[in-house]
Amino acid sequence: MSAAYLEKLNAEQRMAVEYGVGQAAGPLLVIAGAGSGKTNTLAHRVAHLIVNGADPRRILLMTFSRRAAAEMSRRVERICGQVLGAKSGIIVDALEWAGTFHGIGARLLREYADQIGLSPDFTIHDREDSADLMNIVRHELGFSKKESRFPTKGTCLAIYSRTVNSERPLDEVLKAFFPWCAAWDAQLRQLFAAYVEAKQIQNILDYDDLLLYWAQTASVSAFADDMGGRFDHVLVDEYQDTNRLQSSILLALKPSGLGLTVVGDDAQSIYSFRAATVRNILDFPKAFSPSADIITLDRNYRSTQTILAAANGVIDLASERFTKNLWTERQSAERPQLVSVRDEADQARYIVERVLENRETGTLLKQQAVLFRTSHHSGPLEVELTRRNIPFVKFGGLKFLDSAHVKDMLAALRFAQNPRDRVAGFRLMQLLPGVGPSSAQRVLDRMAEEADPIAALADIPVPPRAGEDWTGFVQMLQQIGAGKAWPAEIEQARLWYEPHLERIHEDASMRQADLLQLQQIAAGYPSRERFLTELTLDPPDATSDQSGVPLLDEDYLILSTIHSAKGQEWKSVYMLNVVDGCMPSDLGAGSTAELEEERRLLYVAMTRAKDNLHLVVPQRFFTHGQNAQGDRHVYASRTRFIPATLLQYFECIAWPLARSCAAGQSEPPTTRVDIGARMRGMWQ
DNA sequence: TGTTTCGTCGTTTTT
DNA sequence: CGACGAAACA
Repeated sequence: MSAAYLEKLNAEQRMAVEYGVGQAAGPLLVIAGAGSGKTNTLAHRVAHLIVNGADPRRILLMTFSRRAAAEMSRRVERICGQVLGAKSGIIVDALEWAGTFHGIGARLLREYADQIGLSPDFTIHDREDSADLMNIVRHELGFSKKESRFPTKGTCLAIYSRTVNSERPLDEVLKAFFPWCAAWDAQLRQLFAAYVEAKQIQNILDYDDLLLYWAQTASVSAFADDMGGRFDHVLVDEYQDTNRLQSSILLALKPSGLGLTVVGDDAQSIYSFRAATVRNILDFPKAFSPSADIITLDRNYRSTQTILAAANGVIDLASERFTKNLWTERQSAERPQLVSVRDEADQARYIVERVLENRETGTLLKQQAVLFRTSHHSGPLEVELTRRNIPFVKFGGLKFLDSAHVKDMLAALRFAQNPRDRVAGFRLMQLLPGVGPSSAQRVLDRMAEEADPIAALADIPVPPRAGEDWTGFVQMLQQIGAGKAWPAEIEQARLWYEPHLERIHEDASMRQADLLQLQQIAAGYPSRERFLTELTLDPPDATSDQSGVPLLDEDYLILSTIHSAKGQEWKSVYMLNVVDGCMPSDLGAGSTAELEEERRLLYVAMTRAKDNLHLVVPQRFFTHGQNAQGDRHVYASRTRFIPATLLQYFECIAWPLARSCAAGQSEPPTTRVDIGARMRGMWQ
């Protein structure tokens, strides 16, 4: 029985899709190059399993982001639809265990909470919250006023996170990644112990805990058997960007590797700052006995041959040679363009001009993307786009949820949900005039002693300088803490917050609009707990210049960090600031390993393009911290990842074209004149 | 004593 | 522009 959907696949893809269907087979490793139809193949494999009788409720599918999971589900549904017709919608709804490691971890932990000494209504801290808690603990231990500077909250959290995620001892991590903090080994250990204790008392898990508690639970064989037994098939996408902790979880769930499929590309590993290690994918086959089967997809369906040649040229220079070279049958006469422009303002103009030109010839804005290494690189471009009234959506960088007013609102909801969450309470109380760190601290200390902290709040002495506002605050908490009908609570919190918003921020009206939007989003969730959890784990990842997200049917240009562009593709891709210092980022040029990762980043960016690719190289950069008319600037040079030997793969142009070139269609005259001799002749 | 305000400093990538 | 620290202020 050969389904029609299999016919469109190539031999290797088909092998990966049909591998071990019907029996418990595996483990399987699919090495899938950029644009080799990886997502499509994985989606087909899932669909094929379902069509052949696998129970979708017993399939665990883990992807890198929520967006990827949603895309995968959509494709599975479409493929199943071809075979099963209308029924397929129901079947794909049953594919309920599709999500990120963190999201799945949160769900499993709530289910097992009672058995592992966790309260099932724990709240989840995002990175900022975790850093704030780290800071509180850091102060309590007196590390903030040492005579020599103790690492900042962010660095402390980064060290903690890296240690946990890489499953390595603290001193090794310090030596390898944070050598300037190595002297603080003992204090950091003490800090982390206190941090863990604080989280437990406050009924809080941070991002790392979702993996750590999961891994610890799964290391107990009774739990491992039970969890692993829930799933007949476990499939993992983007395996090159998983860390040791995540691989431990997988091995615990499926020790024999039966039913386990992982997919990834070692050449696209770009998340080592999150402790991801390429060893996971390289060592995967040998982790089992018999060892895993390997299928390699190296035919690229996305890019033209000329784009691929340039990208292969870049990755070929990697000090560690990777497994494969991609090939394609898509011919093109047009090489990728390496464009020299004067400065960032010209860079923005160049891109706007090309984007509009492309749109005139029928390429929608949505099919074009501008990529950059770091979020703020797109600043001048955003200004130009806004000026020319071109809508855009930006992925990566600062998010909706990072703005102070949204965090304030969420803190209110979270504090009502979990009154032991000191970070939320601490933030919230300080919104009131006359309440600062110490009053807040005192109130929180009193609350911590009570069985029902919110109810007790009314009896706790009012902070000395807090006036009328305190009563309103207490009332609000008691109303929404009581557990009324869900979407109404956020309305109440907003009404309480609005006067404070106007007092604190000059630009209150824009922020008010954001809060209304937050309320809209909240109404889409069935409960406060689900809203808070899912918003923390899958934050809306786009920001746009317009207030709110553009309507779905509207056309808009994509702006994205390279990291956020993973797994995506566009007809035209423009890359900003392809100069040393931006690409590689000067912060990432320390060790060879970091440098190699930066090289892979460029490779990932280039392989997003289907038809045209433009790498833009501004010649000079204006330095920050001067007035608008200032002209302090530095000169930049082309990225070291494209040395002269690779220039053959590019069409090198300067923009704007010099006047003589643009206007003069005629050949230069062939006559030769010795002007110098004439000059001398004038005086003879 | 605790809060607010003012000035200075630096600024990746993300679940 | 935002986070953090120090000085001014209630």
